[in-house]
Amino acid sequence: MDKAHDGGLVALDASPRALSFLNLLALHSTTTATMDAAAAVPPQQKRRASVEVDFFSDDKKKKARVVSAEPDHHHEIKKEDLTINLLPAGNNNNNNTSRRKDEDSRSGNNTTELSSMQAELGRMNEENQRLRGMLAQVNNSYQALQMHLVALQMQQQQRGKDMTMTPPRRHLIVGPSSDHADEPSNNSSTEEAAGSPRRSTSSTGKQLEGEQSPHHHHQEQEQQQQQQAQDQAAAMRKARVSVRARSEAPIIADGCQWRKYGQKMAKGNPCPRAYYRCTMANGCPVRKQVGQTHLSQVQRCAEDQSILITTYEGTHNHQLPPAAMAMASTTSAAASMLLSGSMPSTDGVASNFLARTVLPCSSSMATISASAPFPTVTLDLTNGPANAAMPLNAARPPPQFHVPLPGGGAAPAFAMPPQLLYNQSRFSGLQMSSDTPVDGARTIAPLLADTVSAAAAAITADPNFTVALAAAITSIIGGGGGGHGQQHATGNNNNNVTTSSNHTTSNNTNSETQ
DNA sequence: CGCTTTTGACCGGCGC
DNA sequence: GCGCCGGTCAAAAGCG
Repeated sequence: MDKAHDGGLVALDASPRALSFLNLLALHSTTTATMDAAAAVPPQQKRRASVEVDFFSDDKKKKARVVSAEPDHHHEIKKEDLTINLLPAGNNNNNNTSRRKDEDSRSGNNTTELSSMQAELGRMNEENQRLRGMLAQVNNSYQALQMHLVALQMQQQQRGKDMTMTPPRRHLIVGPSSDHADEPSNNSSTEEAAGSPRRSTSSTGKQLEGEQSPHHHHQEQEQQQQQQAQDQAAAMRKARVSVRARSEAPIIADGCQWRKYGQKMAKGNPCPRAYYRCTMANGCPVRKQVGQTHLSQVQRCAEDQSILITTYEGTHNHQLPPAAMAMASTTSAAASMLLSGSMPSTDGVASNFLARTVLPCSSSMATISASAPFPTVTLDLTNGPANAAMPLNAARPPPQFHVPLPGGGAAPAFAMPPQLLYNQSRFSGLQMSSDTPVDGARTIAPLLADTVSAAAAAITADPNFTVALAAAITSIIGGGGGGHGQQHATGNNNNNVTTSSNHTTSNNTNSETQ
């Protein structure tokens, strides 16, 4: 079904990406979502089956499953016909209760069973908390791996297209994770695998040299590896992830402990810029700046002082509390991806792909800037007319989804609907629409992995889970367009989303979460 | 008293 | 070479 219009519902066709989003929710929250399934019901009947989905009850596997349904709808519910009904964050904990009630009514109010189930639920919640932390770490590593793989693939693909335009990479970051910049990377073999003709020649020359002097060659390799590790660490530290959010507070709480070590008045900016470093562990290299960091934003800052720009730099070298996992994972992943695409040989295709892959919603939510002294990914968690006035946004075709709101106003009431804010980069001329030919099969994995991070960041940045949820859905369903999935390659847009809210007039919530 | 914040000084990169 | 500017350092001040 194309759309499921029913006032107050967030309706979408449950495409594989939408279902992936359900799993994404499972990864990053304990929330259960209630789905109203207009399952195979003719529109004229206006009937819906209420379906609850519990992300964690299936032996802790991160899969959504239907746990209950209204008795008047016993027909089979097709996944393709699901309609998601977003509930306020306060209702998150009630789903299990209603589920239990439903089961009790069927089993005859067995209080003993109820209490045992409650105890079991408590244990499961604890375990879920622990698992989420572990999953965040695993996701982080997985994303870094995917990024390197994608970078290699794009490099190979582009070299097949254009063998003469791009110079060889100075350093190709290859390693298990960008978090381990101190680990030497074994890049020589990978570069040969990348199929660079120049590199092949160079490698052959080195091979001959190595045959003549193996010991000398080994030392040279070690020196190269050390140098590469240093460069990688430096690059990792210089890559930045900037987050724009509305906040009345002077700093966005992201779960980490920060210590202010400096403050400067930026030239031409009435707002001072503050410098913080992470104090959760000795020697943690992560730092962040808080303020209006881009000249192009100064004027807007003057117009809207509530917009806070937090720029993260570096990767934590210690365990993080669950509250900090999402943001740290996101910034780390974005920085890794950015570095993978910001190498000297990065070309338009790779950059375009990078922009689309770091965040599937990148065309509307993230900005990659390479004109700044450091490569920067900017995530916009704000909204409002300021963004609507941005040139690129105006130049882009309208998004494939629309978000009507109960108030009827044109301006979205979500705290952070995806909006493109600005683009100073050399990527600005690139089309981020979905018409770029990208191998869908190879892009799905990093897409989903990074979607997790993107949505996690959004959720983290905004305490209003419902608002974050809506934005995350919007970013996922509408973000990548039809270019990421092979099943959507036919050209028809199956991911049209019509959303409305039946529960909140949530205006821009403060991003301060602590 | 210990930790955090403030703030002026210092340093390095970059452009002219 | 010089000045500007962003970023960092570290001593002093503030705070609980």
